[in-house]
Amino acid sequence: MPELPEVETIRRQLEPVVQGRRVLEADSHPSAKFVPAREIVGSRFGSVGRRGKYLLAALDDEHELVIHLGMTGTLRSVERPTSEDPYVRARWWLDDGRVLEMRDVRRFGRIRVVPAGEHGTIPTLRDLGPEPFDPDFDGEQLWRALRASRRRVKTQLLSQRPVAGLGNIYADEALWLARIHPGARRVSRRQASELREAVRTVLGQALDHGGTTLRDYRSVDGRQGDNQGRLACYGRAGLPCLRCRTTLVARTYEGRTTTWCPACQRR
DNA sequence: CGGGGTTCCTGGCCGC
DNA sequence: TGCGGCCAGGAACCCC
Repeated sequence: MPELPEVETIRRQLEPVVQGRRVLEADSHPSAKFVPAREIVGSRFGSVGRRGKYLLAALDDEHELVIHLGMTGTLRSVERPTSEDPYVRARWWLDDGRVLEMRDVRRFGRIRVVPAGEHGTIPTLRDLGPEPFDPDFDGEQLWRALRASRRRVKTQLLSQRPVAGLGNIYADEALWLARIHPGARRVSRRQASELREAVRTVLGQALDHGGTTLRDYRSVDGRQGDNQGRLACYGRAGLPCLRCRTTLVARTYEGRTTTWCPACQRR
């Protein structure tokens, strides 16, 4: 899915498209995941924010539109609806004549409208960890958060609780950079500190390059990301580690393929 | 409650 | 060419 760098790239492009625009009409796929898109007819968009992988668009200072893009979701602004595209799941007609479309092949994305700031009914958003670039996010905080559970560090990162915004790609990248075994069930203060640095480095680099496009990801302007050629670990099982040349290995943890270097990421 | 398995979807790719 | 099986960037939900 779009992870933090991809969602942030989308946010930056989306805000100037919708801010100040009133929604004249809306339509959606009949699934309950998308039907709330229809609730915002008549509302005017304010600023567009982001928490973790969630887009939060203010509406008339009273509500907010919460969009999660799931695995394959994208947003785009078009001159007129693209009727030939069967994967458009929601569509908003704006008062400047443009149409905002959410496309999502697998339909793992979700749309909700909630009173401003009230995220309690969205489980992962309610329990979301700190933003990785928040000045308050430090190694000590991450160490404490990881210590609170005995689950594998990889699994914990995907839960969004210790820190917001990592998915399978950047979790593997950050653990590789910090030299931490993804299956570890506890990490030291020092490791947590290195992981905090690695998370920022990996996400910052991806953001600088417009995100990672493996297949579906596009930003609002339709462009692919440019970070896929810079991945050091994710998807490289069987290839040499870029630090020590040992062959990277992969296995499944809690249903997610995980890649790491058996030499420089020891338990 | 924390943890783990299941479920929601479609498409691409591989092997037979 | 056709088809079955497997895999894919996520998280909500249900049950123990």
